Amino acid sequence: MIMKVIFMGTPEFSVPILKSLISAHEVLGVVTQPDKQQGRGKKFVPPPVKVAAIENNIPVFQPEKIRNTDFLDDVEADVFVVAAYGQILSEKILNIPKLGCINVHASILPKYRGAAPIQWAIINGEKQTGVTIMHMDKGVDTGDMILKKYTGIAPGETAGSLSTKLSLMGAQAIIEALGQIENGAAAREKQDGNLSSYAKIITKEMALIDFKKPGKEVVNLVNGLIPWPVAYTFHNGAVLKIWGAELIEGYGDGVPGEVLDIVKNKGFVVKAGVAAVLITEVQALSSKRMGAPDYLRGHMIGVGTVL
RNA sequence: CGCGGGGUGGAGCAGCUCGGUAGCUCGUCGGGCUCAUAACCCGAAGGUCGUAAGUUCAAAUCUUGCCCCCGCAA
Repeated sequence: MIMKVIFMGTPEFSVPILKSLISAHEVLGVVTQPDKQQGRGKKFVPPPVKVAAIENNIPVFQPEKIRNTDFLDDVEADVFVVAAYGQILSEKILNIPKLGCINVHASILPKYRGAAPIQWAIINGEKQTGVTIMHMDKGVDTGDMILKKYTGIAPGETAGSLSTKLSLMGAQAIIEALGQIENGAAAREKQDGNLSSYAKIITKEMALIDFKKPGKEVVNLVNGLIPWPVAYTFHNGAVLKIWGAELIEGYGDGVPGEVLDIVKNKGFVVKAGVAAVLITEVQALSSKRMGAPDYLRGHMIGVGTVL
């Protein structure tokens, strides 16, 4: 049977989930963050979810502070589905839909509650992650769980690629979960608070690479911060963003940050606290991202250079 | 009018402040060396210096408009 749903979401991650709901149920309206000024020129840009909603002729609501609004009070929705909306829902709102509010979260709860579960799973070197469909309650990502879908984190997986993957998984999972709720087969598993962890929001400050850390951690940081904010270091006093790095063994001693070798057509090797890191793709100031070999041609990094 | 950086042979850069022969690393092509090589040696081709106009005896370089790219900030 078709449910009436209100969807709340904002970034690209939310879009496949919205589309999935549109094709399987009746989406009465979409709630998303207000358009924000961004980019050069400070132009107002609509969030991806808004664009998708408009394409499908679905009404869009963009309250500045959803907790101060009452436009949802009389909505005839069976359920609210939330996926990376970006605002915390008040208890009042949580109680509006008959079947409650269901959240699509990009981690296997209770691990990685919070704003940046995808990035942190990679930064921490997790081997596996997934999505959790859950009932929402007052807490942040603390509600009872309905179902989980697991996936592995392959070496070289970035936050961007993993987000896409989890988003698609979430799009399927939410339909599955709604189906279970409808026929009364949905699980309702409490979260074990003792096993929980919190994935705090990502900032640019944490993007500065510390080469004294083990190479493995450096690589995880690089991958976890793609496509934003992107890990960086300094070369000749200028920021050098690192878009690609892999762990590489077999190199000897050196100062952390020192270039140990130039690998033809691959990049350059930088000494880390443990082992070393092969930098394969970079982006200099005012420049596009490019393969490390290209960067080397014009910037003359040599063995012994210290980043 | 948010701040700033940049567009130079196929790639990545220098040259611009103090106008006057187009430079570097790599790639490409030809030849050589080598058991061999993405190594090395010799040689060659390839550029309307983003675009339009202005100043000038002379503009990659100075001035202005336009196009495109990037970072910060959000």
